[in-house]
Amino acid sequence: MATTLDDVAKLAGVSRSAVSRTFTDGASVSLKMRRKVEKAASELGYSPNFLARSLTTRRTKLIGLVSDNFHNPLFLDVFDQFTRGLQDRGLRPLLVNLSAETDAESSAQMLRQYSVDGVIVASSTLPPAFSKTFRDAGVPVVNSFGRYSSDPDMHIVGIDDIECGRMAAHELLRRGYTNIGFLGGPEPATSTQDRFTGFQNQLLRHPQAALSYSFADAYSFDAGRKEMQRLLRGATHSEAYFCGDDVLSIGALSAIEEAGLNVPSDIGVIGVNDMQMSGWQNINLTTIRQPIGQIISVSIELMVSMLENPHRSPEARVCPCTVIERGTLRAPQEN
Amino acid sequence: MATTLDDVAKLAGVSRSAVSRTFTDGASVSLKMRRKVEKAASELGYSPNFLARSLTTRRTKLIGLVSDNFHNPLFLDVFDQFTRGLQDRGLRPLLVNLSAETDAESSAQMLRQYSVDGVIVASSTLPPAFSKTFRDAGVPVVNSFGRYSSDPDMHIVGIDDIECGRMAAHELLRRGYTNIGFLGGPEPATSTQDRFTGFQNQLLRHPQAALSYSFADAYSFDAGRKEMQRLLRGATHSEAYFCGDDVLSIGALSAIEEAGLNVPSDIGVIGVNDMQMSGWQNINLTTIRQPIGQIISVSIELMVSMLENPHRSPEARVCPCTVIERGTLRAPQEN
DNA sequence: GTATTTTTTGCAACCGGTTGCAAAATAATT
DNA sequence: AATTATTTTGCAACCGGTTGCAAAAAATAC
Repeated sequence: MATTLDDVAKLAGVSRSAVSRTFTDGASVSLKMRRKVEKAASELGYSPNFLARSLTTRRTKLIGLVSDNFHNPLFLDVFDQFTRGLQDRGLRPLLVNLSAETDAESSAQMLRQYSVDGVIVASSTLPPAFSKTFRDAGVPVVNSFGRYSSDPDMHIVGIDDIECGRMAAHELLRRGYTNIGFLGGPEPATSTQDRFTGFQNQLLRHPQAALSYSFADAYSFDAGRKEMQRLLRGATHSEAYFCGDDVLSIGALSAIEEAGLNVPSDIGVIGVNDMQMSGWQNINLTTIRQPIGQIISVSIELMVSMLENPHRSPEARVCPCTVIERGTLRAPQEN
Repeated sequence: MATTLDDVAKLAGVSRSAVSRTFTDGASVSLKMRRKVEKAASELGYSPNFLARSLTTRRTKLIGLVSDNFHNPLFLDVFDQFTRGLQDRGLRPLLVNLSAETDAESSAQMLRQYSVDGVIVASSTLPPAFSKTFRDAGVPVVNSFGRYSSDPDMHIVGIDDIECGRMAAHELLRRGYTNIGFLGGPEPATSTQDRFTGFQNQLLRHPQAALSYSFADAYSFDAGRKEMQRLLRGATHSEAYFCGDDVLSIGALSAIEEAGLNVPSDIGVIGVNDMQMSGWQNINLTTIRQPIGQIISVSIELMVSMLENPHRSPEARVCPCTVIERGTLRAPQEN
């Protein structure tokens, strides 16, 4: 069906190598030859078959883009930016959805069968063992949104969750809250734990502050709402909550509103992520921005550099968070 | 690096064909042979290279998944379901983000260079010319979320936008609204036009109803908000609006709230799509559900059938919408 | 136990490209 | 103009598989 290199060679009356060379940058072809080949090629509408090419070059330009996070609105942005960034560099994302049912091991094997040049794991919840499968198979891997480590065994790009917890605590203290709650994401997630650690540490320096904590069982609206409803039913609730992420926060806000309480005068809320809709005026959530644009561009940069030098030693890059002040915390106390 | 068929053949002391056959279903191999090969293979951790295989089988199991809609929260679900559905059938989505900057023509060529078995175009806004490129190249294509046609020139799966407009009008009339507004999506989009047509037709049957209309310039929160703000600044606004989609509706709701008006007592709103967050209790949007689960499973089904029979003649499948009653329209008038 | 049919196996060509190497063609030097 | 250096070109082998065909082996029939 499709026209091949042979067809072009025949039509142009030159060797197969000649046409191959005109389509390979950096190959030695005279101008005259190139002209001849290009004419024949365009006449036949030829363009080289990447997969056949990959067989000898050992480069497919395919990058596995693996995630298990297809429910958090933040990730639509993540996919948008990853796909654009990869495309801009001539790389092609092979998307893998690692939902609960799909077996991680077999997905990993699949990616190897497709000879991907590298794998980007975009998830804060996937076990490190998954990423290691690739590293062990000699496939470059970078774990975006992963947990920082001072001695990483693969590339990791993300935020410092401990610092993030500290920032949240600092922000709440600065505004004079003393009775403070931590409404975390799923308890086993390392991000939850680290944020809690940082949050707690910071509060401990201010003995006047009282901390209570609990965890939602997913990063979802419903989980945040349910947990906040539970808290509000209790005898006393805190003055302000640091929530595991924005979507959790929005769920919590909905419960608070429904209970007839006002934000921020009755209860304050601060989230993490700063996804698009957190800035919508009817949500207007104060939050800690995770710089996803930066995380993604650094991830891609690392990936590209590994493609050139596969044995580059692993790095952990942390990207700085910033507080985005909107309307769900009261103004700092004058004192 | 990776072990090849030759390595296995050598270790097992058999021919290359033998090991190829044990990894091809339906090939003729004796049990004894299969055992021998499998032993050697697992010893070496061998699994066949899909891309090399595709060279002779002419099947890559790669499916181009093209979209230009990386900003509508609805599409996170769309990607989730497409990737899962394709994976379940052993197909691999090669994701293409057709943002404004990227050239459609070159993306199409790229997909052909990767020898995708088929292309799914998930967009209501991409020009038909794009999809036709593939059809003309003999690549199976299905256009999901595309415009219905009684004589389609490629597979199309979507909703009947005219009917959708009618449903919205019917729903508003049923609730006794007489002064009615259409706050459409981008005017040039066919979906906008069709919905408007249906909406208008239905209203024309009820002479007591007055229709005014305008268009937002994108399917986005900001566009919906801005347009509603403009409408509210005007001398008179309608009693109820049919908005282009849910995210537009939410923007409109935010403007209404901010103007100190109440929904649904002062103004009613009905959207289209029924994305996850439309059901969140703090949004609680009455809307017309687009059955994306069904659209996607039908799309995949059609794709799979085309892979078996590439010359299957094009079909347009329409999936039924349903009204989801929540809190942004007043109750039907008793009369 | 031999003849016949059926199944299993290996050979070799092929899928659509790339690339090292040597020969041919050009260009530069004297 | 002859010699040398450089660039361009084609040949042929290779990348990692599959598959038609004929020979070999096993199963079945007589």
